[in-house]
Amino acid sequence: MEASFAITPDIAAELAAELAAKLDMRLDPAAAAGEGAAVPLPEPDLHYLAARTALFSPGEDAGKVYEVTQGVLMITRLLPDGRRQILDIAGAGRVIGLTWSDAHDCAAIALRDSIVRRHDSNGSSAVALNAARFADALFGEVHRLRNLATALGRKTATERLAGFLLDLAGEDADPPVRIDLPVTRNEIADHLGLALETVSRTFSRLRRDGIMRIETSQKLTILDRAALRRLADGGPF
Amino acid sequence: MEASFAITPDIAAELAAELAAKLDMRLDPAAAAGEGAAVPLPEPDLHYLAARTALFSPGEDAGKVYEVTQGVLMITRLLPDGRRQILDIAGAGRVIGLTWSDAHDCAAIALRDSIVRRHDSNGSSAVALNAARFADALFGEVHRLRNLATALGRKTATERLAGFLLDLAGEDADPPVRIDLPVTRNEIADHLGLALETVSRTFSRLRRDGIMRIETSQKLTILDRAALRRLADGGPF
DNA sequence: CGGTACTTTGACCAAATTCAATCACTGTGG
DNA sequence: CCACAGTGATTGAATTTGGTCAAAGTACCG
Repeated sequence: MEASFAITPDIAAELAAELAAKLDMRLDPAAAAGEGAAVPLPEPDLHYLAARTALFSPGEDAGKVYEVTQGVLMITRLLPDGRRQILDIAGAGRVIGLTWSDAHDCAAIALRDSIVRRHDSNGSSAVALNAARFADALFGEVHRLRNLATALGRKTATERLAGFLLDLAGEDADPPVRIDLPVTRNEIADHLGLALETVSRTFSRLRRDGIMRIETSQKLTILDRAALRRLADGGPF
Repeated sequence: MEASFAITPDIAAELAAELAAKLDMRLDPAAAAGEGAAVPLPEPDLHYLAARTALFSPGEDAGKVYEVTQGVLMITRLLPDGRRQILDIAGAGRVIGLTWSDAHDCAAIALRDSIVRRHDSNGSSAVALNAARFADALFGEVHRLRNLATALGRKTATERLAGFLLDLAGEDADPPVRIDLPVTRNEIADHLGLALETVSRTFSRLRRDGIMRIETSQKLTILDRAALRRLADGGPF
């Protein structure tokens, strides 16, 4: 998609300056205080995360952006009394850690052993990454959160789970589609705003109805995608 | 916030090009097909919206960005069977209409007579606006949607309503704080993922408990903000 | 006034949660 | 190799929160 811009070079420069300032502030407040001169360009460094360890936690300085290279992370909010909302499940290719304020308002926790590529503010790679993916990552975030909020606010347990499974399956080949769940029943529950028992029961019904096969609790197969789609869209159970 | 950038001019230019392309695509697909030359700079035009009329609807071309100048709009998702999730309520100063794909995935509907400033893609004002507010608007959107999803997924009816009212009240002066609701009970319900009767009942209890005064159904006063805060945070009813 | 749209309240109902066992799978140590 | 924790999943029963249905009540507007 090579568009010719209806934006003058002057305006583009101005835009660049403002956005660069913004990105810079976002990415490394410290650097913003430094000189305006060019700096060395450290390569982005890879971080290895063991399953169930945190990449960042709420309150921590939101200075870095991460690109998931391998594995899966979840983005969670924790209420003071322990209730948890899993806001996102981010697999390879996803960019996470973008936050408005100076401090994270969420935790990012590896669901499996994972590798993330950390992009510091003062490397060219950060700029390249951000120019290429900054907007996409944010727009994607908004889009997914809108879907999630709609599901949480207005869909039944069955619709939520069916939709979740279809999302995981992607638009892949026809059934049978194999899914390797990166999450426990408890985590699905905390993502879909349900009790884990409800999730379990719903899985059981999907199995009884011949819509899914459940090899182990994490290894699933969609046998009847059309039926699952119907359930996700509010069809009768 | 005049930051000196740790980004070379070269990189900034590259960043500018990529982001300009992105913004341009986003803002006016038509213009993207035109020449790269400078274009006249039309001032942003104001649009007057009567209450209950739509600014844009799902599926429509997402070519423009709007800044709310006066009034209030709601951003809604509609499910095929009529269920509705109100994702956002945007008052003066807010920027809306930013969307990922080419088409809107939401509707924007005026709750009151409103005025929005439309920013076309090919005006300098659009660039200025976007450079200045683009990121903020998106980050704000993400932040609010995370809060909403957490509320919808993990909070009780009372917590949701109390939180909603506190949001509307802002961090203003001490009680009594007056609130002029821009929404009906039905709309509050569709925002908080509840039945309208549940909203009404919850209001009634807040009134009985001396936490709020309800002059008319839209004119409210918070009498005991601390108590409301406690309820919003999951305290006992 | 009379009508329409919105709100409140009550009685009942149902989806989902909670409580409580039981089961299945895994890894560990005897 | 098997017993036995330990963790997570499933299932059942009782409960609850919030939803649905129905009937007034109230405000607003021509």
